Amino acid sequence: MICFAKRGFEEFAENIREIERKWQKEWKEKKVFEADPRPDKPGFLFTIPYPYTSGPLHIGHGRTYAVGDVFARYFRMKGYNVLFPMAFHITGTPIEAISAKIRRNDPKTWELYKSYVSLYVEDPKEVERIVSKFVEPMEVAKFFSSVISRDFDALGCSIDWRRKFTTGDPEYNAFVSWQFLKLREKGYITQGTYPLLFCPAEGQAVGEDDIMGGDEIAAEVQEFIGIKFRTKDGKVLLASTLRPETIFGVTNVWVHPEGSYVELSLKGERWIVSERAAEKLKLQGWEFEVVRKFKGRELVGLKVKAPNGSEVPVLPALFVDVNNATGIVYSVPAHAPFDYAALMDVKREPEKFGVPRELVETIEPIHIIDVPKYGEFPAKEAVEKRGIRSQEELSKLEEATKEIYKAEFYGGVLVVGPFAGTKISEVKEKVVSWLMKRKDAVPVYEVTAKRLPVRCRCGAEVLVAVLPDQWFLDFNAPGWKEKARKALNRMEIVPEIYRRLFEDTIEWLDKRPCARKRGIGTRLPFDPEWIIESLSDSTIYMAFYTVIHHIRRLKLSKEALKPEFWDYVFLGKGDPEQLSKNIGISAEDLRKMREEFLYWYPLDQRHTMIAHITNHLSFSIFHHVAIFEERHWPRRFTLNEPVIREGVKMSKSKGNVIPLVEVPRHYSADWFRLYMVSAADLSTVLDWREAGVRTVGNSLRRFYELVDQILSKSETSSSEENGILERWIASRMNSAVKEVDEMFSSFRPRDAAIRGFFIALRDMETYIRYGGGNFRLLRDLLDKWIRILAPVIPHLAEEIWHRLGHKDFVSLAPWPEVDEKAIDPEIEIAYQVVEDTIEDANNVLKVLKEKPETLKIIVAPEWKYQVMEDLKQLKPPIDVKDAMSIARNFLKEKGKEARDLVMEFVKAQGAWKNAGREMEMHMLEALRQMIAEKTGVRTVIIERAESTKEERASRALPGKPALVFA
RNA sequence: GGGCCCGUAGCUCAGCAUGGUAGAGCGCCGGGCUUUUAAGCAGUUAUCACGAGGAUACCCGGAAGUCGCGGGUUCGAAUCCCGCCGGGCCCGCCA
Repeated sequence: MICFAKRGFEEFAENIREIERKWQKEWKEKKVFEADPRPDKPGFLFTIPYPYTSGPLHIGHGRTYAVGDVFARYFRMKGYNVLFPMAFHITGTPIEAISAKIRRNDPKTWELYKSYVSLYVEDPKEVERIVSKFVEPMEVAKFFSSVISRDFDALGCSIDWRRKFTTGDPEYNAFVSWQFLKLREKGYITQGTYPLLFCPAEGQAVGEDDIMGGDEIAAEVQEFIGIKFRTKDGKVLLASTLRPETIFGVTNVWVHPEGSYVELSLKGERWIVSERAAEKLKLQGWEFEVVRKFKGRELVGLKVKAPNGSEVPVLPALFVDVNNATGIVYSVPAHAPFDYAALMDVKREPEKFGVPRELVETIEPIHIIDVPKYGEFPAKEAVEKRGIRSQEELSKLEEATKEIYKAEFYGGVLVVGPFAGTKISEVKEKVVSWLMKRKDAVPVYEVTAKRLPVRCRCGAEVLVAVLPDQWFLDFNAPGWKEKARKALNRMEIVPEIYRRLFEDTIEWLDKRPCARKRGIGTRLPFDPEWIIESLSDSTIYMAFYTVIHHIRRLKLSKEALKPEFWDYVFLGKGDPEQLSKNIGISAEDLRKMREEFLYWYPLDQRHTMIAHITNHLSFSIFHHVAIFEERHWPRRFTLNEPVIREGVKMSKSKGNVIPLVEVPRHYSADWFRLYMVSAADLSTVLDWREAGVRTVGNSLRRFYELVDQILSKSETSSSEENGILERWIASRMNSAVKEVDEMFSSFRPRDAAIRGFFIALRDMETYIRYGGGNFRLLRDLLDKWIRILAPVIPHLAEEIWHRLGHKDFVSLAPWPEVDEKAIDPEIEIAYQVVEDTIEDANNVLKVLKEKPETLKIIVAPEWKYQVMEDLKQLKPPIDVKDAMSIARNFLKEKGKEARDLVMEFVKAQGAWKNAGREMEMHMLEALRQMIAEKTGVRTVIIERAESTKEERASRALPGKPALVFA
């Protein structure tokens, strides 16, 4: 046996790493976590989302997997047949994008991926060779899924690996195909137009990673409303706006006099827009011919009719940007600072703009919105407040626009037109649908970003394209949300504070594109040009875990995995005999799969990080309720917050990410797990602090040394069989079993780790240090202790379990029985009285000038304990009168001393605790040495109030003895 | 920009539904020491051990906050109301 006490910490760490590897190997060889249905135990399907295999995992992921595994292991010990499967996500665009970059020798990607691979592979040549294989997307997925699965093992995750798959496997494709056929059958899938960022040069949609400047510039699609202003001869000036409700205050239309405009011939209409806008509209799905090209000034003076009936002139303005939207805007000078400034310019000097004076003379702002704290024309106020003199003071005008927009959006009410009386914040949608219904408006999309123009990494400018036939999941389809709400209401959300976010997510989810034209994935069965998007193909796969190992065992091909197959296995539809003939699987095997699904489903618990609430987890609820019977809806989601490092968010750019693979090298699995679980509640951000990590490592070492000591002396008993300290430690350990059980079952793993590990460790050390020598007893208690710790530190627990002589696995051992007879609340209170007494004594010592030699502890007289006992019948809120009346006999006899005692009890509202006089006396005696040490006093004397001459004795209370220093 | 959450000690968080003395853990500082140890010795003793000094764990104690800012309600606001500022998650052909 190795005695760690004599060696350094690093040696200890290396030793537990060795122990961990040993048990990981053993678990794997003995198939400890391979779970099959069994009649004698309830099944418990526990999942954590599979990782995406585009790179290494870090300790933030590690938290989720560690905490999740603690839950899985706890329920396994509580008598559930726990299945914890795992798979790998490879569908989606990033992996393919990585391969593309490796293929075109992008240096940054090469460096990044070499650094990733080096985490796992030492030889630089080998690293180079592996990365060069990444030109194939499947190689990226294969490499990372293989190393990540080793990370899971190295963390001690109790996974059944027989059910492993990747989302690119043909069996999975067949399953997802079925899923989407079902969704379509239910009417939850619709098709429609969808605007997205697009690179015309590459002919492809672009995501953040494809854009120059990436996430910093935050490129987005912005929807303008193109409003039609008609000329007498039937042409349309398409003026774009973000505030269509202002149409009721239109006074004129603006074009840039020098801007280049075109006339387009569409089906049945002629539109005028800027030349640049024509290109954009083409991408947005409009079909037209360019009829002619001309300068904006040609339009000036033209009269056009607005949808609200007003006839207004076209005027020139320099602030109009032909590169933005349609290059034509309409003017609302009462509520738009730019329009106001431009109108004033042109009214002041019509000649300069080449406009006849009489055309502009009569144009005045039209008030249409009431805004608190503003008069008739808010735009005028905002412009004048800033001393703006011309439309060319762009930055001031932008500031003014922001001010007015905000004020009107939050406080404004429309006061004219068919929507008079509606708040601005609510009116936009109504106006848009009104305009569209009358064919007076069309949507016009534009790219917006912090920095324009937005460029693709290939160099071309990113524009908005509109896909005409995009497939959507329509979360607002009749009945779907009702079911989702119903499912959520029945579910357990842990911590409960996150439920609100789920509820809100269900509310605002609308249509969501569910297929793309790039990336790895499953083709839409009813439109194979499209590939099912990766958040949609990962919503009900927990069901797939229940049968995938059978599918592989039976070598079922795509032909066998028809919709009817899944219909039977997951929904119980159809007749196995009939189906058997149809698809060539034996009826017996079909039944077996159906039974296995029924054994494991519903999903008992899914654990993940909070970022998944508003997407993955909510989708999972929606897809489940869409497809499965009610009895198979998910039961519980548990969540944890992320991990930061030394107070700072971990990120690639900061270079402060700790990869998960470092854990078994620099720390250890159990060490990591104990830290992850004990350092923060689920609902708390975990701050990874190296100092704290070290402290936990040291505690682990203390623990292991203590266990060594117990095991090496377990045949000896130098103290009483059943002395007070023995009864105390036995009580404490049994209480721990009970409390930790309660903490785990209410998903408070942190409390469980603190109570079960740190506090129990302290108790054990205290027992040994202050006179307790019954190691035979400790060994028995260790048998329980190690089991309540097994979920958190499974490897050390397994090692100790075997050193205790067990031949089976603690990972599969039952949760320990609580010996209720051993639990003695009074004895635990008595110990608390000793600790409190030490604290009191130290507080007194602080103010004493000279250091005393002796401490006399005087325990209250018996009658006081009697009073407290009598008062216990009172329940809070406790009234002074009632208390006094109960104690009246003593009040008469003892006077003030009794009154003080009653008042203390009333003040504590019944929370005053004591252990009874004899018990307190006894415990104080037993721990006299501890008291002396912790107070630094040489002699400690314990006395009864009845047999002392000390005046202070009158102050002694039950549970709070009087202290006399000398 | 929108939805939700949050802002209290250096860090992570309690306290806020019901207004009345601002808290915990970790870290930091000081002290103690029954533990342990790297390096090392002019000494005593001699394979051990003792000693000063340092470090770890442990024990005891301490410092540290205008409760994000500004208004309001109130005798009294971290807590209730309004406004601002700052942060997080989500709103990606990211997962």
